[in-house]
Amino acid sequence: MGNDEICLSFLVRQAWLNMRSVMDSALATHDLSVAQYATLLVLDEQPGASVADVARAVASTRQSANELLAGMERATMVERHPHPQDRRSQKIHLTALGRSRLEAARPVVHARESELEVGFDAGERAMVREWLARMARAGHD
Amino acid sequence: MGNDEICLSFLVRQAWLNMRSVMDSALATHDLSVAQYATLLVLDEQPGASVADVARAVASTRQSANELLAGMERATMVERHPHPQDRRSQKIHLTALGRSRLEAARPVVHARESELEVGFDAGERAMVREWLARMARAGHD
DNA sequence: TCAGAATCGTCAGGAACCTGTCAAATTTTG
DNA sequence: CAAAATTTGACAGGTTCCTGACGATTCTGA
Repeated sequence: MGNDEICLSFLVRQAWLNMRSVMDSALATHDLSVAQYATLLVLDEQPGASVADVARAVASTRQSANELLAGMERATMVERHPHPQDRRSQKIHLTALGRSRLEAARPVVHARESELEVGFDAGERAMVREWLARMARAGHD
Repeated sequence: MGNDEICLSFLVRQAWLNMRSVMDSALATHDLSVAQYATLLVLDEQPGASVADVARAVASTRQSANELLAGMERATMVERHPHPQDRRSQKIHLTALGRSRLEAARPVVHARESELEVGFDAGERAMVREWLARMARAGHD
């Protein structure tokens, strides 16, 4: 599959794979995986989220999210507390360490992402995001 | 991660995941996986490609490609021949069955993809593809 | 109010991907 | 031309994701 569009979806996939690779490189010096970074972002935005909340937010499964969170808990990036109203569930929070690691990595990731878009103006960028948002949710009856 | 852009890369990921899901549904009635469909496309475009060629084209590894091709060979969608000039390598071709399955599935996938983009004009679509192509290759020094 | 449906975190097992490695073959380099 | 470097398909082992299932809990609607 060269540059000719054989299938739009695979063009998006290749964009994602490359962006993931770029991000992986950016996060390497911070000793964070892409999945860990995503999880830190989610917990920053949704403090006290449950495992299931995290899984949904990162478009994954509860099982995968749980395993990832277990590792991050061991690394003291996150902490879990019993949920005060729901005995099946937990509230998960960033630790101070988790937060500082996120704040260290975030500008680096953003800078790398910005570099990728050099040459596209604000209108084009906005339009692309609109398109991506559509792609992210369309097609389900 | 809601609709607010916390991280561009994850927006692209979600677009891909959803498009993959849509494609999966479209291919279900054809009893083809997304990876198989991608491989059929590659072999249609590059008849006689090697395992390594296929792997590169679908942005995967030789090992994964080889396993996938093995399954497709067993299902008589593809056939492998020794390479006439390179004794390490094979030339892989679509069988008539593989071709007919691809031709049956292709319009359905394209139709579904087109539906996703309803409301975006030709200029916007071209611009998005330019952006995606950039994202697919930028960032490597 | 209560029964059935849905959801929770977790366990178990498996699929689909990966990296490392190998011997042989081919290509590149000086 | 020979040595070094790279590439090939395949084996081995591992990682990361998945689905199915469970008992407990919560939600829903009649």
